[in-house]
Amino acid sequence: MAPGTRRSQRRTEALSRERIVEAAVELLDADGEGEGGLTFRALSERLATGPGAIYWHVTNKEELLATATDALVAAALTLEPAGTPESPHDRIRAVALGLYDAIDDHPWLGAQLSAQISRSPSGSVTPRIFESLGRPIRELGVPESSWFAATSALMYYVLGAAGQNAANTRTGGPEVDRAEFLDAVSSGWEALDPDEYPFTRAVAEQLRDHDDREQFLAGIALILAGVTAAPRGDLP
Amino acid sequence: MAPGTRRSQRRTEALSRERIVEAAVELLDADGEGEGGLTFRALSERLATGPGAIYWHVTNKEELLATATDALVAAALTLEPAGTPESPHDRIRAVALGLYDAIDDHPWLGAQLSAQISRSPSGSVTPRIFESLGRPIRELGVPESSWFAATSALMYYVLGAAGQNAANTRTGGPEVDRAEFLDAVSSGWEALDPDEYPFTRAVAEQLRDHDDREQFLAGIALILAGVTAAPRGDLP
DNA sequence: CAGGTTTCTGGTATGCCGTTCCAATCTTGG
DNA sequence: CCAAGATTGGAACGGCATACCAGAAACCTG
Repeated sequence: MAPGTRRSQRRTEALSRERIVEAAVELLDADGEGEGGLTFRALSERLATGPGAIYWHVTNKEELLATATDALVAAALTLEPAGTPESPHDRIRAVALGLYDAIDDHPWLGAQLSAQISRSPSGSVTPRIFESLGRPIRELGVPESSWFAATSALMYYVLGAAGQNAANTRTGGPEVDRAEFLDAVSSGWEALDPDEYPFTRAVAEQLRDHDDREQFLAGIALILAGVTAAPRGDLP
Repeated sequence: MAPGTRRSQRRTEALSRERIVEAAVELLDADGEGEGGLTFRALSERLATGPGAIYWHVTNKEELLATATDALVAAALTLEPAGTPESPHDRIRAVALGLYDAIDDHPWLGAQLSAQISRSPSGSVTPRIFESLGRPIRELGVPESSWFAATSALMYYVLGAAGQNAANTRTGGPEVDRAEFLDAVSSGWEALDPDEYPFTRAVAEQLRDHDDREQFLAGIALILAGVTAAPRGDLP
């Protein structure tokens, strides 16, 4: 034991905020039941410690979830280094897909994001997303008076769609269950009352065959078309 | 006691699924903390019974929430009797606003709706919303191949935006707190780093002055513009 | 209208949760 | 080397959803 070697950690590795958040994300990813999958007991066990030690680093569960959410969103959004020569459309698509994939990898993120954006819109998550979507919107030539409305609409769509599709994916295994799942839902729609649900029955087949990611991008394109097509303030 | 008089109720009023759901909605509305506001203990007390009696009528908390959600959504959507001579645009606006107001009155509805749509898309809630939004989309002359994509995009936006705005409203009292809340968030945005958040800072003022409902409808208009402007499948 | 069966009730018990508290242990600076 | 502070982890506490069950009420059937 050379001097200065062992001062680094008390156990296998010192407890830290980062390690706790990391373990929390793993737990949340593992169980698939969302926020309920994270318990301080399981966290204690995984980190080989007691709940008290965790509470020394983290105020409470809400803060832990907020920190985990922020970390993942930040990671998802900083994949575009802001100096790339992409078009505004491409930039928006990249940001949207970044969030989409993040929620897809961590299905609990969708609900957390929604909760957090409404609970504390001054926190770090909301401005981060808003800025990433809004900057290209501005470059698109949208008049300043519509900046807020256009960016908000985009953000709402991204969160809604990503959360929904990701939640679908989580149902089971990798690819196969997904087809079965869509098939089941589609069949359910086809079994609806023809008088009350003619439209839903009509699109049941499209539901069965659609590709989530493609559909997600189609929605983005739809909104962008609206944004650039109607630059005046109000509606016909 | 005339014969046949008392067979109707065992106590002041018989327990029933409807009465339980009604009380659950009241509890959820009252506490303002979402799903956590509903506990079987509080429900027992309010209904002057024990938890066991409630469990005889209702499988578990999840089912209770699902039933309450479905009831409110059904009520919100059946306000348009389907025989009115409105234009498709008006119909879509009416449906969207119906959901918006329902979520506004019952802020916990937003999260429940999202959760339920992804958990069981074959349930009654999803088809109801989908049908209400999709029928006017079809009448708009959208090509059949785009029905599913257009309706999905619309639904995602409505849910995202309504949930977010409603959650903002719930913060406090009727109207005054709302202005204070927006003011605080806006100030928070203005205090961001000018280098990292130029766009967000630029729209802080718009955030302060915007009207939720108007903004919500502007987003709908945006999407409808996109839907009718670009009836081909892909993007420029 | 008597007795058995089904429907419905409400209290009690269980096991997990977030959180608090605190004694014990490390680390550090003088 | 030793006090002071930082950090740990285990043992509570109160509250939650839910399971269980003894029995009351309603309803058949003769």
